[in-house]
Parts: sequence; C-alpha cells; structure tokens
Amino acid sequence: MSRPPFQPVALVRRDASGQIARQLREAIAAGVWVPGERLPTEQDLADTFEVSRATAREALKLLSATGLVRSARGAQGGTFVSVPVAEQVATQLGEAIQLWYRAGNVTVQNVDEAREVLETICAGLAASRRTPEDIGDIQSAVEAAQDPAMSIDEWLDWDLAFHTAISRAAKNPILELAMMSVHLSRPATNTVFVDLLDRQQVLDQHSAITQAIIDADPAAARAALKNHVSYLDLVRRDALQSLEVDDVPLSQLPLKPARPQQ
Amino acid sequence: MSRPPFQPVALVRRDASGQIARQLREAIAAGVWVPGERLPTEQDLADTFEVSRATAREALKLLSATGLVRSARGAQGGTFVSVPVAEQVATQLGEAIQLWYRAGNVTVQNVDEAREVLETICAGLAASRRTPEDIGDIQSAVEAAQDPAMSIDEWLDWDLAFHTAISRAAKNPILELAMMSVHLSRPATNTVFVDLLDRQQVLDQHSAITQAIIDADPAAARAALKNHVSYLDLVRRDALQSLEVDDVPLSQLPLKPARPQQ
DNA sequence: TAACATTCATTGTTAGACAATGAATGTACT
DNA sequence: AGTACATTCATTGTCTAACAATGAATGTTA
Repeated sequence: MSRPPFQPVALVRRDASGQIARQLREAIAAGVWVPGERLPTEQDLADTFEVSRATAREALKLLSATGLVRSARGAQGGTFVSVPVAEQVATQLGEAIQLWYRAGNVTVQNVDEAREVLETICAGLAASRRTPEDIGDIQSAVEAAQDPAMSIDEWLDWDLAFHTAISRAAKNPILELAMMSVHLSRPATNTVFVDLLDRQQVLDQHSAITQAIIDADPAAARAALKNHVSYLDLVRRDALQSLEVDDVPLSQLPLKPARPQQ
Repeated sequence: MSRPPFQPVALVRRDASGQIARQLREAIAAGVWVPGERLPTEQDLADTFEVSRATAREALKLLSATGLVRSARGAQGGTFVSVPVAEQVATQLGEAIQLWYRAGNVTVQNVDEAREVLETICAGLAASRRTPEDIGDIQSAVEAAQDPAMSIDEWLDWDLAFHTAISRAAKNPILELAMMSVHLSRPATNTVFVDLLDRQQVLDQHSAITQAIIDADPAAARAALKNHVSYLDLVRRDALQSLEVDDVPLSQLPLKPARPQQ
C-alpha cells in the first residue's frame, strides 16, 4: 500500500489560509506525510498554492494550534507532522466545555453526569487492569492529601492526581482523555462549593475506591465511586440551595448579552 | 462580580505569537471578553504587545483554529469571541484519535471499548429521556438503511445517523460530543471489515435497540446495544483472523519509521 | 419610503527584508 | 585521532509598509 501524492487544489480567492490548512490537514489524514515527517518549506508551500509566504505561514499556524504540526528553525528545521499530546487535546476540549457552560449550552449537571458515568467505568476497568505502578500512583495521591494544613489549591491538585491515576489505570487512552477533559472543565463549574467539602469524608471515600481497585473488585470499585460522586452531588445541592440559587441556570459567571453570532 | 481587566504581560523574545495567543486564551477563560464580544483590533493588539501586526494576526489564527474566536471584515468587523460548535470540536478530537491510532498510541480495541461503554450509557439514558423527535430521528435512520441497493458509503452514513440520534436522545452534550468523536475516528479503524457485515443482522439489531428506546426500557436498551457491539466485535475478529493478522499491532496503514520527535 | 452610492474602519493578502536558530561542516589545537 | 571551537546556511520568526476586499453605517437620490 503506497502513500498518495500531494495534489494541491487551486484556491478560490476567499479565506486562502483556511483552504490551505484544510488541504494540508486532509493530506496528512490521507497519509501523504506521516508523523515525524517534514512538510515542504513555507516558501515551497507558498509557491505551490501561489500565495505569499505570510499566508502559507498562517495556514501552518492553524494546524499547529491543534498540535497537528510543529515547526523548528535551523538548517535542518522545517514543519513536521506531529502527534498531538493527550494533555493538549484534553485542554482544548476542557476549554470548549467551559465556553459551552458559560454560553448556557451545557449545565453543571451535564458535566457531573458525564464525569460520573465515565469515572465509574474507569474505576471498574482499573480494578481489572491496574498494575503495581498504578496502585502506587493512586495510593500516593491519597496519602499526600492527608495533610490537614494543605491549601485548597494543593488539595484540589492531589484530588485531580487521584482521579487521573484511576483513569490511567483503566488502560484506555480514549477514556482517559475523556476523563481528563471533564476534569479540566470542572474548575469553572465547581468553584462555588469546593470549600464546603468535608476533607475527611472525601479522604475516606477515596480510600474505599483505592481498596476496591487494589482488591481487583470491579463491582466494589464502581460502587465506591458512585458513593463518592453522590456525596459531591449532595454537597453541591446544599450549597446551591443555601445560596438560594435556582437549580437550572447555574451560570455564576458574568454574562454580557451576547452579540448574535451570524 | 465584575469582569477582570486585560493586563498584557511583556513577552520574552521567543515564540511571540504563541505567548500572545496564550495570554488572550487565558483572558477569555477569565471572562475578560465573553462570547460574542469583540477583541481589540489587530493593530491595537500589535501595539499593546509591541509586535508587528503580522505577529498579532498569527496569534489570532492560533485561537481561531480551535474556534475560540472568529474574524469578520468590514467597518464593524473585528475578532469576536465565539463558542466552538460541537462538530468542530468533535472533528478535531476524532482527528487526534486517528493520529494516535496511526502512531500506535491507541488500538482498535481501545476505540471500540470506548465506543461500547459510551454508547451503552447513551442508549440507557436515551431510553429514559427520548422525546418524540428523538424517536422519529432514530426510526427514520433505521428505515432509510433498509434499501438493499444502497452503497456501502451511504449505508455507513445512515449507520452514523442512527448512532448520532441515540447519543442526542441521551440529552447530555458532553457524552454526545464524546460519542461523535469516537465515531468520527472510526473510519480509519474499521475500513477492513465493514463489507463483511450482514446488513440484515445489523438492521435487526438496530431495530431491537430502537424498540427498547421507544419502550423507555433502559436495561433492554443497554442489552440490545451490547448485543450489537458484540456482533461487530465478532465480525472484526473473524476478519482479522482470516487475514492472518496478529491481534495486537493493527496498523494496516503504511507507517514510515518516524523521525524522533525531540 | 426605498433603492442606490459613498465612506471608512477592519481584516485579508502581498512583497521584500532582516533576525534568530541550530544542524552540519570546517578548522585549529591538543 | 579526537575534541573544542568557529563558520556556514537553510529555515522559521518577525518586521515594515503597502494595497485589496469587505461590509456596516451613512448619505443621496428617485
């Protein structure tokens, strides 16, 4: 099976950089250039598409924004096809979810539900597939969070580390990515009530999840996680109620009336 | 709660456009500009960061690649904060997964497992939450796929429509996005065996899922979907076995030895 | 009132230049 | 021979200065 050649299509004079980016993206998807391989130089691309180098550069910027290519200076430099790292993809996804939340397209309930079902699955899989390293990671995250003098931010970091370790132990990069994205989108949605949590209770729940994973007991892991999530849910409901906030709108963030989006 | 002002930070002379993009992204995340609002003009940004307009433009291109902003020409034009549409985010995610697959970072099993657990959840939720419109969408996708003269591509499109309608009926945009991404990444991973499927069997399985959703029976919906997925799994196993391909590597696509990625 | 023309701020694109970089190559010294 | 250092040079990064295209607002005319 040989690789297809790159066949540029003449541009219609509208959004040149976008069209070039699209053609390059499709070419990469078709395997014209494989990860690690070098694309033509900016000048070559500019000549090929009959545009200026600046326009060709902007097309490459569009691709580099999603981590599809990366550039390097120097004599042996150039633009290389690269495989986006999970963190980058997850960050972008989390970003999008936060914007959706602020625009009212998703609710805290949506995010929490997604989190619950995804993490429940991951906990079950983790109990079946965890390696000794995974157990170590999970346990050290639990232990590190036991210091009662810890700041909220630090504590949240360890909480994230705990849940990240579980999703990694599930040994499925796709689910891990999904979990990571949901967690990364949570800062915008849970700032209201984090300091209302009882750390000791959370800690106990984390320990129960950990133990089930160590015991290789998927059903127990799922149950322990569901218990944890329902506690978080309870605290959030109480917090919202005490704030006398309606359950539906949820956007505590300032929202200016949005300009109609075309 | 008032919005924070925009406070640009002086750049270190390295990757100026990237730094500007990062600062703008963080400012948007902090609510300096809300969706629909206009950013400063390119010239203003250039002046603010003490760079040329070209560099400021490249920063904006980095943001527009993920749909975070969009630009418009004309007297009242400019660059506006926008909410990325789900399709765009899902496409990017699917793209990343395809690259991961080609780079060997994910396997077909990973993608299929993610698809199975996500869609099982969605099917259950859909059975609880489906509206009459959802039922109509799902049914018409099933009926449309009954034409035996249909081409494989068309048939696959209807298959996608069927599964998309289910995930939409689950009424959770986050899970819907996840499903969409997994489906969009599948073309690269299932080209080997699609024509080995028995369309009538697939159709019957789709009908069973549909009926369970109409009956508002989550458990039945989950079971019917699991049955469907396990059939697909079976066919794929057979296909791989008959091709005498090992079960693990799975990359049927041409792979050149990748240049070490820094 | 409606249709049309003009204005003009803003993004889109161009051309040519110079700066920064970093791998490869050459050179001198031990 | 080997090692430290200097040079080369293709390539990306940034700059400058301009012009083109656009499209909402405004003005003008029928």
